[in-house]
Amino acid sequence: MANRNQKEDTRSRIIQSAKRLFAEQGYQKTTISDISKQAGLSEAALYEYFQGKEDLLLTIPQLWVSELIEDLEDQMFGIDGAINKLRKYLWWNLRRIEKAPLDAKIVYLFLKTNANFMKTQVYSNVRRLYAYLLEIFDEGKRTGEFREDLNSYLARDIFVGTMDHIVTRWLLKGMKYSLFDNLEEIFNLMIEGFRNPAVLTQGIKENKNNINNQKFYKEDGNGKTVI
Amino acid sequence: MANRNQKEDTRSRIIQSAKRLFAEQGYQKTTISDISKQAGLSEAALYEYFQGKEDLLLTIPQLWVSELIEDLEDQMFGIDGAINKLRKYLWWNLRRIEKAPLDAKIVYLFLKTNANFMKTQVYSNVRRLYAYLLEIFDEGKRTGEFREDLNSYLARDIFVGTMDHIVTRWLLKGMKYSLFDNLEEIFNLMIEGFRNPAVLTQGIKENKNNINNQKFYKEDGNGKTVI
Amino acid sequence: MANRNQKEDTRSRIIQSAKRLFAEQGYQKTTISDISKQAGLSEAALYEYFQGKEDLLLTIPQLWVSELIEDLEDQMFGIDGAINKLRKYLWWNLRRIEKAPLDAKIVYLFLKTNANFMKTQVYSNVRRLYAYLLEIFDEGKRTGEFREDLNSYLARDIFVGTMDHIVTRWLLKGMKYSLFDNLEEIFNLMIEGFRNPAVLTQGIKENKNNINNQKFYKEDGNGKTVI
Amino acid sequence: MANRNQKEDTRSRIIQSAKRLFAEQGYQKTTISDISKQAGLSEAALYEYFQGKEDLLLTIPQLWVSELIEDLEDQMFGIDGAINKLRKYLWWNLRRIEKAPLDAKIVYLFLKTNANFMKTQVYSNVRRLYAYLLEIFDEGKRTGEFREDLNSYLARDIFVGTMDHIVTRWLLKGMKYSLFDNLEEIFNLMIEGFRNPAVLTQGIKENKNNINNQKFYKEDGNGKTVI
DNA sequence: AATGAATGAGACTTCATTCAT
DNA sequence: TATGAATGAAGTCTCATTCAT
Repeated sequence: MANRNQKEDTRSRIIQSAKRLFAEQGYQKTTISDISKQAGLSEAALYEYFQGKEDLLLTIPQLWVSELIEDLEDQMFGIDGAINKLRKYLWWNLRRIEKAPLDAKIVYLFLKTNANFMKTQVYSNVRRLYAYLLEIFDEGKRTGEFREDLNSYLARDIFVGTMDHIVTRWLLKGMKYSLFDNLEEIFNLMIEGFRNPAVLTQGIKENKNNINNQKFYKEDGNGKTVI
Repeated sequence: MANRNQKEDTRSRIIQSAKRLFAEQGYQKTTISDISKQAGLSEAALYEYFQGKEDLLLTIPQLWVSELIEDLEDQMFGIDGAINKLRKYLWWNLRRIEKAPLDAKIVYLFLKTNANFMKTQVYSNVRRLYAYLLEIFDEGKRTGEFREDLNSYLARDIFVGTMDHIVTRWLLKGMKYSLFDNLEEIFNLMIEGFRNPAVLTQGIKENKNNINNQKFYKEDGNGKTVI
Repeated sequence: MANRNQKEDTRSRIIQSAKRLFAEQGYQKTTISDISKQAGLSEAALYEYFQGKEDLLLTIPQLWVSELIEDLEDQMFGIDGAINKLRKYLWWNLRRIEKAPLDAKIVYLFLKTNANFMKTQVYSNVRRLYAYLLEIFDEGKRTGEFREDLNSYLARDIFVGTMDHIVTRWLLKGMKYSLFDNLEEIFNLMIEGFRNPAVLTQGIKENKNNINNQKFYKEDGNGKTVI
Repeated sequence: MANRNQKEDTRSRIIQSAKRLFAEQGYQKTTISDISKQAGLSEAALYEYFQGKEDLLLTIPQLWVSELIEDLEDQMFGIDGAINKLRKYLWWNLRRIEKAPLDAKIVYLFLKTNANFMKTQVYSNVRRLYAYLLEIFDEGKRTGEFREDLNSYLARDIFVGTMDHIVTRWLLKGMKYSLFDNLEEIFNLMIEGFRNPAVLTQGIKENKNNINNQKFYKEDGNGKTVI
């Protein structure tokens, strides 16, 4: 058991080191030597735990994404209404990303463009994560919160696209500002198109007199730019 | 002058070869040797034209994005109305991507995640491309097509995020289907939130009885998935 | 005592495994991992019994050569005449080799060319084995069987050289034929030069009409080749 | 042409370095790094010229043995009589070995025990070298110099075995004495058994009063020992 | 302009050996 | 005694890059 623990510990140390280095210097610039040094063991030992550099890259976010999957249901539990759920989903997702920026960086910047990513467990987990959104949209249509002719797939595309865009920009900009800047507003803007027009909404109204818009942008130019 | 032409020709051959290989095998798996062989010259000679592999990557889409910039104004010329312009922008952009998938793949998959991309000419050109959208949103607000409290930056984020999402998925899925599948519908869905509620719109109505929704998705599973 | 036996048993198992593997795959290609696996213990445990791989190689034939030394006197006991003794020596030696081909292979192919072989106990035992020949030659000179001006050292060189040559070829050829093919004839041929010309010999006569010579060689190409 | 020369030169430098190091420290203890350093180039460059360490080992004596083959006919040209030829062969062979001790060491100590040696060009060349002896023995039988019932194959075995024995011992003893010590005597001793007894020979007579025998051995203990 | 040759660096692999438990 | 874990060293290979010609 001690053995098991120790092995797990070493493995974990390697993952932590690799995560940090990949996130800091990028995948390519990070060497196996760097990682093993950082983890406090020899290169040869590292190869006892991982097949190689790419295996390491592909394995790193495994745990994180699995946790996300598990957490998702838990977090959603007890929330009523599709819009509330959608809102929760966004806030929850960004919070998790803010709390694990290294994992996020690896998933969003290095993993997604890797040719082998799609064969990964991570990939299918990410799909499950996004698939959850479809249920929300379907529910919203049933309950009348969303327009009955809403195409859930396309709504999800908009939602995911926007969310990913926000995250990716944040990562590329060095995570210097809060992911939650303007989040309320952009959420409402996105949602607006999904709402059932038959129902009187106040959604966008809340922001109607939002004289803070400009303030935000004056304080932080980041919000204005896209990659 | 013959020299000059010759040089340009060689340079162009290198770019074409690199483009094809990067797009086919990815940036990392493509070697300088591959590229120079394909271009019909020695590896050393390639270094007369480019600083190195990364320089090549960063330079390749230069021309393409410059062309986009030039073409944009031209294509927009004479189009009346913000929504019409936005629509034109989307259709135009996707068409260009469909016509130059290699360039697109390099920009969307390999370039954007490169640490040095932001120092690139391409980057600033892409920004200009996206900045154009702000003008459209501002115009829409002025003319009353869009709600007066619309935050142009956030609208642009949604628009760009969704567009990029569509493109990225298409690239990752091997460009096997048409980029224009469901485009009409997703455009209308996105736009809906931007519209001025005071104005009677017909936008979404067009799709109201769109019983084809399901057909599309049954035929092609691609539309349902996200990366 | 049980412990002692156990230890001896394990040691012996290691030796047997190493012997087989060295002989089969050669010294270099055989790994400590192979040997310990074959012997049914861990690599680390092997180091409790032997200093390392080279020590193993150097130790393996220890027992065998010691046995040879012991057996030699025993086998020679009661044999009369230098030529008879020489003959006995040759037949005895080849029989021992035929019965322990793994040991022989290790001694002849891997050990003799090892830089540290000469510091070995095995080496000094082999010398004693060969030294015995000098006594035979000296005896033959005294008794008049061999020419009085015979240089025992050189006679021994011829004898040992030829014998080793026969053995080495046999080993390299995969031990597919009998070591005793043509042995009679080659022994007589060798001896002929040592004989006292004053004494009427019949040695070579015996083979005079040996019309089987060619038969042997036609049947088995091995005899014809040298390494 | 300059290129060709340069490449040949580099290749040759690698071979020289490897030869020296293998001969000095043995095959196993010599590293690729040692060799490339000695040859004044990088490890990577070495791999441009040779597949690896074993390829190097197997290639090194190629040239030497080819030269031997070529030289053999040349040296034998004009020599009359089988015994004279045999004598020439022995003296010639040992001279060549004395002049190229590094090559000899590699062939005799490292190559012959290598599992892949037999697939080598060197191997077949060595066989040709030894095959030449058969012709000499056959000639001797025809001319009556050798006994008519002499089995050429076995005579060759004795000759080659003895010769190899002399060489191997010399190499293992550090090449400290002359290969030609006692050569005359051992040659005559070996030959004696081959001679046609019908012919009056003087061969062994020459050494009859050779009271120097003991002197040689007293001066140098090496001559007395065998491996 | 072009290139053959070389190179340094790093990935990956294997292995004999050591050591804490 | 025994072993899992680790390691240093070397072999092997690939590649981006440099340089003399």
